[in-house]
Amino acid sequence: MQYWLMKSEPDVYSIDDLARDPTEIWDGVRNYQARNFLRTMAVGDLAFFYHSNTKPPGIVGLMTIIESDIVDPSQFDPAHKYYDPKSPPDNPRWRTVKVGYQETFANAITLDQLKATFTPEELLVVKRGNRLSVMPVNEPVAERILAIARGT
DNA sequence: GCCAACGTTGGC
DNA sequence: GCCAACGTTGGC
Repeated sequence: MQYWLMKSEPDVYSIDDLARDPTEIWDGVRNYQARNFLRTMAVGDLAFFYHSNTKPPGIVGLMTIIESDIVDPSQFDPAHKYYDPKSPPDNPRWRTVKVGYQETFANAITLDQLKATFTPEELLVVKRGNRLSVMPVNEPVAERILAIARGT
């Protein structure tokens, strides 16, 4: 079982949206490094939901991976913001996962708190200039995040 | 294959 | 709104 961190701008898609409608295809990732991480996700993995481009940014909850390695349907929809006309239909460029809602943390952990707690080597999201929207989180770090989030 | 120009992310 | 970081594009 692997832990992950996945970013979303809450104005676009938030943990509340996922809580309301508790499964969702995580579409719109158009970065190869992030896609490669998505492709290695397995059913049962856990992912921290990170709110980006908001005040304050931070980790707000937890999701589970409920379906792995699925074709991102938005790449073939010309009306969609993430339409990719260069993606070959017989060999889709963009694959993703379906996530399921797990919990909204009693204590959201802001980026400031994360920076005060972890080094950039421990947790990539605190590294300055980091733009990756999907990244792995190692287990000891994930357990510390969970303890803070749950106040235990 | 190089690299300048450009676009996007995302914290501040 | 600014801008640092950095990925992508396209001319050569």
